[in-house]
Amino acid sequence: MDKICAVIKHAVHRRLPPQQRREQIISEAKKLFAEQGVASVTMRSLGRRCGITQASIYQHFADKDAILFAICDAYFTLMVEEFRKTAENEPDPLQKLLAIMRTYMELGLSHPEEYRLTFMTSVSGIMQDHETAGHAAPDQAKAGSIAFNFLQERISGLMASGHLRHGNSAATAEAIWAAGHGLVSLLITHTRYTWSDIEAVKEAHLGLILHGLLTREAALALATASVQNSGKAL
Amino acid sequence: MDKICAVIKHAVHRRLPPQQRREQIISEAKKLFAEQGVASVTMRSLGRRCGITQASIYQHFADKDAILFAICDAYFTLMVEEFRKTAENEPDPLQKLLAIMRTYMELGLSHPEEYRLTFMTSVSGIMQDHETAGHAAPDQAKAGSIAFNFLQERISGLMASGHLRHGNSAATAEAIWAAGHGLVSLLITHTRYTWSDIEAVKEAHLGLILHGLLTREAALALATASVQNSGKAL
DNA sequence: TGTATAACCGAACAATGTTAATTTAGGCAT
DNA sequence: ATGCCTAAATTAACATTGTTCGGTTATACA
Repeated sequence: MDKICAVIKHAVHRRLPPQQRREQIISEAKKLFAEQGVASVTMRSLGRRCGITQASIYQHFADKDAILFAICDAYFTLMVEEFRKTAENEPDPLQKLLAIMRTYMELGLSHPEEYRLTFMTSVSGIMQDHETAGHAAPDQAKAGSIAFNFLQERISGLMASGHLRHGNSAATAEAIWAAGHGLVSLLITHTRYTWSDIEAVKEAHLGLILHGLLTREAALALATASVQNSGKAL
Repeated sequence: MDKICAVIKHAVHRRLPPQQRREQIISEAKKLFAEQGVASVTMRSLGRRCGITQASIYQHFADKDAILFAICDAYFTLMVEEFRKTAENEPDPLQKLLAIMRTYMELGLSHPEEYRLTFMTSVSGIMQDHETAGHAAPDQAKAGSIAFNFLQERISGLMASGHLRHGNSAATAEAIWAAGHGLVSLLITHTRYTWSDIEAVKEAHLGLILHGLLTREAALALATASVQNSGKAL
């Protein structure tokens, strides 16, 4: 009995090494955000969840924004990781682009709060060179740029091979990103809006992007191919 | 001298009829949002700007959200109005759709804070039936729906006339909206991100949407027409 | 000119992010 | 084991936020 109490007390007042506590805070913050939304998560509630006081958090993070930033960073690396996986599993370059777009959307829709944080609020400068003065590791420093370059490379490749209409590949990549982002952000924000049918909208959206990019020949080829395959045409 | 002081004092302590003060608060709030961003505008600063105390605001608005809501409402009606105007000025149905999309984007980019408020945050239920219990006038009640229906009507019309690929017109309208929204919201949020060239991205985006919608025949017709006209092809 | 309505103010409330001074857990040398 | 010393965590406060309540007083109207 004494032992148990000792253990419990020990567990409650346990001091953690900084890195471990840091990860715990981020992890709990993610969960709380998903449960209650970013706005209503306070330093106090976050501290309580971690078994420490709100003031203790400031030993691990400069301020609240630093926590948000760390979460964005984690989301970016997760996204790049998922991109890599889907790219590996899909040999056809055109289908690969579509698959990546799907991954982008699915990931965003399944991590709404993190997505909102990363792409819908301007948490310092995540998208560019991370001017955090050596605060973050250099390999994660341009996570946003890495993810975006990944997209742009596919596109310039597809342009070169004649699948896509010619044009400024950077601008096109940004336009595609914007299109995908649009649907995700709308679905996330206006949850209660009566969408006609989410799956239908998603497919309509992908179809819009795809046909917006293809050359006439590629579109024709794709149409005949998809009819032969499954009849499920985009 | 006495007179002047009296006038000034009178001006400072002037009481306004409710509706007038209400409009003043909304107007000043819009300006402050544009200057400092929504987050850092407090009830106190807003009150100061209007020449009254923060407490007085609560006689005109239930809470801060009510002010935000009113601004969203105003933005919606402005948007519908702009839609009407551009629709009038453009006879060709296809060009009309493009023009409307352009208006949507331009308006959003020139009213970033109001746009962010209206489409990027979930301020109660703006998009649906305004469950504000008779708090707003009935003709403004479904401003969001009105704007959206406006878009959907053009699209189903263009589908019927064979300009656009067939499909669920509601889902397509939502997809288009999402695509347009994507660019606006990204440009608004990531101001400091080094875009390749904003005008190029905008045109690439409109081109993406357009070609994503058109039937092959319509695309061909448009291509030849635009070459004959100005050479400025989308 | 007097009166009553309601627009406005002053002062306070609880909750938020943040900081400083203090306490104390827990690894390390002895 | 024992004692020390670093630093993780706490306690107590700060300023600022949105919001409320009871009293003041401008101002329209009789």
